[in-house]
Amino acid sequence: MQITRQADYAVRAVLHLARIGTSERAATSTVAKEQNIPPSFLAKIISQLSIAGLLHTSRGARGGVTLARDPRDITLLEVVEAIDGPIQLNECVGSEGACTFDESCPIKPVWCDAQDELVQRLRGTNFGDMLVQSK
Amino acid sequence: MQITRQADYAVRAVLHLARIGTSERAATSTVAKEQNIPPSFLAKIISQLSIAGLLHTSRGARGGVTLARDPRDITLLEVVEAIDGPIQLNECVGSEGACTFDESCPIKPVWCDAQDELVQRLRGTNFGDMLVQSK
DNA sequence: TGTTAACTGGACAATAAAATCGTCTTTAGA
DNA sequence: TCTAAAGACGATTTTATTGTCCAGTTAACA
Repeated sequence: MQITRQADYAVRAVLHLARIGTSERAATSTVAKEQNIPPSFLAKIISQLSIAGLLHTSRGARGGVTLARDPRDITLLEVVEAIDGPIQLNECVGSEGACTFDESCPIKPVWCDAQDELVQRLRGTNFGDMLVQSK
Repeated sequence: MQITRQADYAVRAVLHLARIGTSERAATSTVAKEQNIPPSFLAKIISQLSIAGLLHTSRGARGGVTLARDPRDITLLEVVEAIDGPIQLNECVGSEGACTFDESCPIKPVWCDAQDELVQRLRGTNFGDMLVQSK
């Protein structure tokens, strides 16, 4: 019942990029150092975030990473799901047929409701707001 | 971002025992079969639940497992935490010092609030209520 | 045009979680 | 008291997560 380390790293990396501004590039190694993330591991995470369209990368000397959008347009949910995939509190939530007792199972709605609540909360949190709160 | 399979199995096992009533014993193998749980795995889970005081086991022929308390006095949270340990949405929530950026981190409160909400919901759900809903 | 700083991608190792297997101990009942 | 049914316990295997390493590719800049 925890987001993966990868997702946590991704969130922190995006927050870091939001802090330095959309116009500034940062090297993966710099982000890794300042956020205390294993550099090679972060490289993979950034690659995934890039594929998901959340940030832009440029190679070569003076290359680096920037946010693809305004921090206000990036939600916590997007970043987490770009790495961990869709949030699913239990196997039976979402994908149908995963639980053989689907119809009568009284536990499923509890997980579904809790999940909805969590997802809404993460969707309602963007990096612009978080920046403001930290200053 | 998912409860472990173990926790799911535990919840389903407790629900099964709640269904048959506090006075009836069920063999682990029976519960495993009806709930589609790997039998040897369930044995360990039941052992943990027993240590946590949620159910009683008796060995030998005609032995089996029963709930230790009325289903209404057993919450979803208790069962999940007996297996997975305290719910923690992210490493930085709860245990202090886990995040080196504690003071100024704007993400932590988001996880804390979301976690509180989830924990409250699970604490507010007991197996007596779930039984009623499934009938 | 050559060097250097940076991302890319794949293979691999370490660790933790999930599941399995076999053996031992307990106990009701014939 | 003997047997069979049941839980207890420990070793092992399998799988996913986390983290490392290295050889490639790209592009700015001297």
